[in-house]
Amino acid sequence: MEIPAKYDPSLTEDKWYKYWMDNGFFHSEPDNREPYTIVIPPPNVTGVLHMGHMLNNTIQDVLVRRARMQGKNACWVPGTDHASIATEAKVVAKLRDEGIDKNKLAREEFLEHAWEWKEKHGGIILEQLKKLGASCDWERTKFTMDEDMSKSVIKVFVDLYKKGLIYRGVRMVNWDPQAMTAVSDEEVNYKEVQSKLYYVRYQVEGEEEYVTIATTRPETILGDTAVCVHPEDERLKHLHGKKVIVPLVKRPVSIIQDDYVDREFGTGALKITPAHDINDYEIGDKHNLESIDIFNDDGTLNESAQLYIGEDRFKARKLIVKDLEGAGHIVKIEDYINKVGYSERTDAVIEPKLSMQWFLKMEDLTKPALENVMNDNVQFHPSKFKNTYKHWMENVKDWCVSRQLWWGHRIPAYYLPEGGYVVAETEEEAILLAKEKSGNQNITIADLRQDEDVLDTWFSSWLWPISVFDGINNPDNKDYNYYYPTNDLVTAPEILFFWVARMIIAGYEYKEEKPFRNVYLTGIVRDGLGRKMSKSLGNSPDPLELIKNYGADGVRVGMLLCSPAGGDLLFDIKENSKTGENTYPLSEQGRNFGNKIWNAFRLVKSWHVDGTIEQPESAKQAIEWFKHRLNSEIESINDLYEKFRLSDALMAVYKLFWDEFSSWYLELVKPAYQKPIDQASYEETLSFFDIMVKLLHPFMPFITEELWQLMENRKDGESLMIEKMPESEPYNDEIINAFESVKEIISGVRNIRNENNIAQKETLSLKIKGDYERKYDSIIIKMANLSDIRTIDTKIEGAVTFMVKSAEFYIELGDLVDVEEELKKLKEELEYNRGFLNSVMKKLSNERFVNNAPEKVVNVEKKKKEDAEAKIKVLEERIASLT
RNA sequence: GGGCGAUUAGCUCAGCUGGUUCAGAGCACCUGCCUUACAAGCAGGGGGUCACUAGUUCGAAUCUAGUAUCGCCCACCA
Repeated sequence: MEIPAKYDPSLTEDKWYKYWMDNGFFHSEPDNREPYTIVIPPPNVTGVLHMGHMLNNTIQDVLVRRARMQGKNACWVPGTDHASIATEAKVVAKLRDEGIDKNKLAREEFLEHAWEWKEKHGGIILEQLKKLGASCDWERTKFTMDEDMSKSVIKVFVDLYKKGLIYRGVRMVNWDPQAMTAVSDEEVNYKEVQSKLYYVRYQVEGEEEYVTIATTRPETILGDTAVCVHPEDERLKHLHGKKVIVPLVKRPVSIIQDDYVDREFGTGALKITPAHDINDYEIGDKHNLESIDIFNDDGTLNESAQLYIGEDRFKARKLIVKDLEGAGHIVKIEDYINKVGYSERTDAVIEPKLSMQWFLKMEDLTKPALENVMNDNVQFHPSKFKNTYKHWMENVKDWCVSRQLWWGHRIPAYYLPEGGYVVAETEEEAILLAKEKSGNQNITIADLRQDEDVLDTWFSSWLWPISVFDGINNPDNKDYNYYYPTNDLVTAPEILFFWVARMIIAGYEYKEEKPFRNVYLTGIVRDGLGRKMSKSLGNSPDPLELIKNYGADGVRVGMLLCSPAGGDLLFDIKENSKTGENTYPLSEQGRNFGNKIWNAFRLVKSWHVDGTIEQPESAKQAIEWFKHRLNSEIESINDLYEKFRLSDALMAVYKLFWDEFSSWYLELVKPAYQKPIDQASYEETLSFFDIMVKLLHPFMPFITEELWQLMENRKDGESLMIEKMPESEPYNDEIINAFESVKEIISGVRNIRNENNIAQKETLSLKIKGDYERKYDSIIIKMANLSDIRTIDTKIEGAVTFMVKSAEFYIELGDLVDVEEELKKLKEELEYNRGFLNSVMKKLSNERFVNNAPEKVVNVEKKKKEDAEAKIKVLEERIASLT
C-alpha cells in the first residue's frame, strides 16, 4: 500500500470521531472503576467557538483522554449556559433589526423569540467542539435552563430564602436610560472625558453665610438631601448642626459630618444626593437621609425634581447652570477630567439608579470555601491565585442575585395584592403560602404577581457541578454520588470569583464537599502584539478554518506547547509575503510534528522482515538504550502531569519522539536501503511505536488513532483511545548517560565534517586517546559513517580533534587540516579551561568555603579541578605537537 | 486609590526549599545539504551582566529591602 509523504488530517479526523461516537467510547455510566470527572465550563448557548474555548477544551480533553487510558471511568460532561445578559442582548438586537421593540412585547412573547433563537443557534458551539476532538459524553449534554436544571435553581433560591440568607434590599444599579434596563458592572465602560467642575454656593439657613460645594453633575442638586463635611475639618467646624438651603428648590437640608469626605478635594464640602450616586447613597443610608429620585427611566427629569420636568438630564444640566448663575450661586467653573461610565451596548451615559434587588448573604457561606482552598483540599494551578482568592473571600460583599431581564430563571417571589410577598418553588405552593400569610382563602394565582426579575446567570452556574448530576432535586441518585466531587476544573482566571469561588461555596453548602479537587487556570489567548483576541478587534483566527488548514491535532499541539497554567498564549499570526494569506507559526509547528510522526511510521511500515538474518550489535544496543530512555521519560512525563504542567509534558513527548526516537533510535535500527530488517529489531520498534503513540494520544487523538489502526489489523470496536496508558518501568541512568557520550562523539565527527566540508558519504577513521570505554563502537561507526575506531597513545599529525569527557578524539585529515585554525581553536579551549580551573582553585583555597559548604559540594569542586587539570594537560600536549 | 503577580536569548517560557543538569528548552535566525521516511526535512552554529541598586552569605538568576517598567483583580473621589 502506498502511503503519501504528507499527512492529510481531513482524511482521518471526521472518520475517527464518528468511529469513537458509534462505539460509545465517550459515554460513561457509574461502575466499580475509579471515576474521573470533568464538567465543562458551559459556553454561552448562542456563542461560537473562539480561541479561548479551543485552548480551554483542548486541555480538558487531554486530561480526560489520559485518565480514560489510565483505566479510570472518565466522564466529561458538556453543556451550555443560558447567559441571560448576553443572550437577551442578542435577541433584542435581532428583534430590532426586524423592527420589533422589546419594550413593546409582552414577556411571554419575548421569551418565545428567545427560545426560538436558542433552538436555532444553541449547540452550534458544541458541534464545533467535536471538530477539535473533544471526547465529551454527549449523552449527558446539559443546558442551564433545562427543566431539571431550572428546578434546581429555584429550589436552591427557596432553600436559601428559608434559611434566611436571601433578602430584599435597595441597591444602586447601572441604569441604561436608552435601553431602559439595568446593566451589569461588566457592561459598563469607563471613559475619561473632559468635563466641568462647578462650584456652587448654598446659603446657610437664616444667615448671610454660604457653603460652597463642587460637583460635576449640577442637575442632581435638585435631589440633594444633605451637605456633608469632614468632622475634623477646622475650616467648616462652625457649620456643624446647621442647615443650608438647596438652591432654586429652596429645600433646607442638614449639614452632616462624615469622614468619607476628602478634605483636600474642592472646598471640603460635599453635596449628598442619595438617589443618584452610590457613595451618596451609602452616606444617606448611614445618616438616615431622605432619598429623592429626580429621574424618569428614560433619563428625563420627573416631578420630584420640581424644575425642568420632562427635560433630558443633559439639557437640564445646561438649564440649571444658567439659572444658578442668574441667581448668583455659581462661584466658579473649572475644566475637569473625570471618568464616566458608558453602556457597552448603547453607549449611553450610565445613570446610577436605586432599585429594589434580591441579595444573598455571603459571610457565613464563604467560610468553608475559603478554608478548603487555603488548606489545599481544592488546589489551584498555578497556586498564586490562592492569594487573590483569599483576598476576595475575606472582603466578600452580599451577592446581588436579581437582574432586570426576562431571559433566565424568574425569581420565585409572589407579591400579594394587599402587600407583602411569599417565596415558593411552585405556583401551587405560592397560593398556599399566600393564603396562610393573608388569611384570605380565596386567593388564586391571578391575584399574585410574580417578581419580574430573573436570577443572575451565575446563580445557576454555581450549581453546575451538582446540577448536571441532578444532585439538588435528587441527592441520593447514583450518578451524583459516583461522579461528585469532580476531579479537575479548567477555566479562566477572570471568572475565579464569579464562578469558581461560588461553585466551591455551593459545593460545601449542598453536598458538604468540594466540587473539584483541582482548578487549572488557563491564560488569555493573545495575538502577536499581545492584544487579547476578540471579536471586536477582529484579530482572532476562525478556529474551524484553523482546524481545516492544520488539522485538529496540529492546532491542539501548537496551542498547548506554549501555554503553561496561568500563562497567556501568544498566538502569533504571520502574513505570507507571497500569497498575503495569514499563517500561524504555532499551528504549523503542530502540523509539522504530525507529519514527522506520520513519516516515522512510513519508514517502519516500509521495512521487510527477514527472520533468518541476525540482529546487528548496533540495533541491539540501540534497543536497550531506548528502553531505558523511554522509561525515564515516561516517569518524568507522569510527574509533569501530576503537577499540571501540560505544556512541559507535551514538550517532553515531542522531544522524545523527534529527537530520541526519530533522530537517534530509528536511524540506528534502520536497515540499509532495500535491505531487510531482522525479526527482533522490527518487533521491538513496533512496540516502541505503540508506546509512543499512546503517550501522544491525549494530545493528538486523531493521527495517533489512525496510525494505531494501521499498525496491525484491528478488530471493529478496538481503539487506541481505550488502550492502557504505558507505565514507567525501572531504568538505569548509567546506560542513558553513557549513550549521551556516544551522541557527543558522533556530533563531534559530524561537526568536523561540517567545518571541513567533508561529505557525509565519505568514510572516515576515528582515533581515541585517553580514557574511554569502547562499548558502543558499532553505533558510532554506523551513525558517524566511520571505517573504524582505533585507540592510540602517540601524537598524531595532520588531524583535527575534539574532546568528550577527558578523552581526545582524532580524525586524520592530512593536508586538509588548517594547522593555524586548529591551533587557534585549541588555544581558545585551553584558555577557557585554565580560567575555569582558576575559578575552581579560588573556591577550594577559600577556607571558609571548604569549612562551611557541605562535603558533597566540596567534592564536586574537587572533581571539577581534576577534570580541568586532565583536560589542560591533554590540550597542552596537543598544542606542543603542532608547533 | 487597595491588593496580587511578573521582569532570564529576537519571541514564548523552564530553572523546586541558595552550590554541575547554572545559565537551559522550543520557535525564530545563520551556514551547509533535495543523503530513497519526512525540505512540513537533515546536519551544524551564533544569541543572555538572569530589569536596576544595595544587603545577607564562603557562594545569589534563586533569599531580603528599595527603584524602575509591565500585567491582572477589586474599588471608582464629588
